[in-house]
Amino acid sequence: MGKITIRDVAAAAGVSRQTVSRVLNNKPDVAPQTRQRILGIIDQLGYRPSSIARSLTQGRSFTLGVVSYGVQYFGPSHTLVGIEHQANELGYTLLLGLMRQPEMSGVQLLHDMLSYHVDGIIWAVSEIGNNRDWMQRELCGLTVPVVFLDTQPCANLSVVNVDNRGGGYLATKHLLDQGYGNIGLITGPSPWWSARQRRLGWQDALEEANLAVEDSLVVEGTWSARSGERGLGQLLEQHPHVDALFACNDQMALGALKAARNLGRRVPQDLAIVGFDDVPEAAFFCPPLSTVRQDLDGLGRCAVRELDRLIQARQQGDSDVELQTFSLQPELIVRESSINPTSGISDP
Amino acid sequence: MGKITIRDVAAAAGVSRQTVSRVLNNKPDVAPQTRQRILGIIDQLGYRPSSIARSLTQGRSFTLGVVSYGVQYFGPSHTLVGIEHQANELGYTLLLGLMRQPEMSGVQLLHDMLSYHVDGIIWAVSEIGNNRDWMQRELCGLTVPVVFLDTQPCANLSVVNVDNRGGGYLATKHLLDQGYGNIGLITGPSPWWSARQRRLGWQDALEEANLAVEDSLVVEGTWSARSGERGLGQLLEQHPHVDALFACNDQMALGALKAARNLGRRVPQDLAIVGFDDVPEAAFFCPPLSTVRQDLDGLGRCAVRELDRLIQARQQGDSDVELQTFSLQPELIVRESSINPTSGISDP
DNA sequence: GTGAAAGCGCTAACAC
DNA sequence: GTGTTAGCGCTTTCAC
Repeated sequence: MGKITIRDVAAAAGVSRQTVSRVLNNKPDVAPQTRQRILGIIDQLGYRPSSIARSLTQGRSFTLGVVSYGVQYFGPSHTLVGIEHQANELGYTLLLGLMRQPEMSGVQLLHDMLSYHVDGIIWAVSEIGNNRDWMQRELCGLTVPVVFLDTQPCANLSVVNVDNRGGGYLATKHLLDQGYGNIGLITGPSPWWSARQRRLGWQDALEEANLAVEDSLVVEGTWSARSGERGLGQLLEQHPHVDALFACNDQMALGALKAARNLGRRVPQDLAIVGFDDVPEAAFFCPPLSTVRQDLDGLGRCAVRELDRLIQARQQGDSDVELQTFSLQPELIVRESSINPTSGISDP
Repeated sequence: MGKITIRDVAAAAGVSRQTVSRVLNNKPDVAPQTRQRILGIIDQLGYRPSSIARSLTQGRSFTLGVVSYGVQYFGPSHTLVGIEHQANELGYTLLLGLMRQPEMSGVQLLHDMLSYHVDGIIWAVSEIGNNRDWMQRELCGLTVPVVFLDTQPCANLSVVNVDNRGGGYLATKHLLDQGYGNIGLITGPSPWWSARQRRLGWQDALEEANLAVEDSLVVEGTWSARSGERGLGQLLEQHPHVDALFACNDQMALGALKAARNLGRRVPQDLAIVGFDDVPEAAFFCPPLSTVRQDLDGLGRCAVRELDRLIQARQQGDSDVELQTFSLQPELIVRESSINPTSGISDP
């Protein structure tokens, strides 16, 4: 059973393919009754126009390429959902490519998407080490716009981020406000740009409070709960007076909660903890975890809207649109793990 | 800057487009030196063949449509990664569509994918209520094969599942083996086929042990931690003698852990708990959670391989290939939350 | 209002 | 070995 094409419809209606095409695209210059008749036949035959044939003639596919990494984890998966929904609302379909090694070059994946004539690309792979260097070379030769997620802003790039530094500041400032004075840090892996930003936020808050920013207050984790568990042990060895902890994601915070239990440190009495992400489980940790929530759905949606803007512009011939950088503000979520029972200070 | 096409390459090489095409597709009948020259020019021009033009002529796009729901959650996201990786290894690119309402009809999404000439479709939306009924009608008219995930097996469907019933049995049997005698159940929402299967597994184990299967032992949750928390409270009211719990996912188990703490029931001394999924956090719960692990990556990969098999078959003209059903065996992971300290029985 | 011709980028089939 | 022709399913341009 071969597919039904526009020819079949035209033949059945006794008109030319053009006329059918006009009906499909809601163009004028078709007699109302002809239009009705054709619509009837389309429905009856179950005809569906071929998007790829269209792409070929129109020079546009209504398709967006999304390259991502770590979709099995909280951040990337939620971002992907935001991207998909916004894309759909704007009439795009998604081509998805996942990297296995986020530190490797994505030229292959990039060209894969381009060969399918995507109208634009969302690069949703976190900036890690130099994993974006190769892009600089590729970018200039590209015929489609690209929007980057979770990347260091750059003059000639469209970038959409959560303000990680601001988030780190929020978490740390909150701990200071609660009366804690020795605030340790378990960071993400230092090659990750977002991890370094969160650390800078922690530093900002300490400096603002005129506290020393010592290396002994810092341990580097891998984002995993296990690394958070080990991290706290190491941190307390390095710096026994630590009375509060900012863990750069909720998983590491969870690991730290476990380590604290094993080490006999009560949370929050002996050790306050704040995480980052606000995974749904965080409210059920023991004790419930204070954390920093990011609007990941909004992040994805924002990226798609920006990309659509760039696509529209090119469509209109505006060869040089201004590329923009967006920074979404995260939000502090206060739960038991960081409320100082002895300070008598209630959070503002 | 218009895209470089096969014409440009042909012109630059002083040959016909056909010859370039032969080189691109590694076909014989090209003089070695001609081939080299063309390859050089391709490289120099940065030419990339258009996959969509190819799709049009070859009647095949090397594209797979994936329709999913809940990609922000553990199961679907891990499955998606398995799908993507296996697809890539077999030379396919993915078109992704996400449903917002898993209970609604997906005809729109389905036809969207078809309009892009996907070679096959993976339907990765859990079976909920009658959300697959409309598919029965659509299926017969389809020109491409479809593989279903997490669906009740059916004679004329290709289906890939985790053995949820077997998993429920594993969890419950383990609790019985540990010497617990009143095993409560917090199920997922009953419209979900997988939730009903897990419940049947629980029932199987009780019946095998000649225990009564009472309704008062069951509470229906929503998969969320909150529902697990409330669920345990309700369960203990209904049936105060409950000394063990099978929660049908880890989130609900987490909620139950919290409720147990609040109600003064020690886990596992007063109440043993087993979850389902083995989310990475489970090992760090308080206490570490016993659970049932499913090979979600394998699930996705299996679906793609099956789909590829069906596509190959159609390509070869085998109009009626046998559709298969796959069932992956889950694995019990024993941690502290279910080890009976008083029974003296060690798990086999 | 409608149709005929040309072409999007590529490959299948056949010619030379 | 290589080129020519035709066509994938659709839209554009221009003629009627």
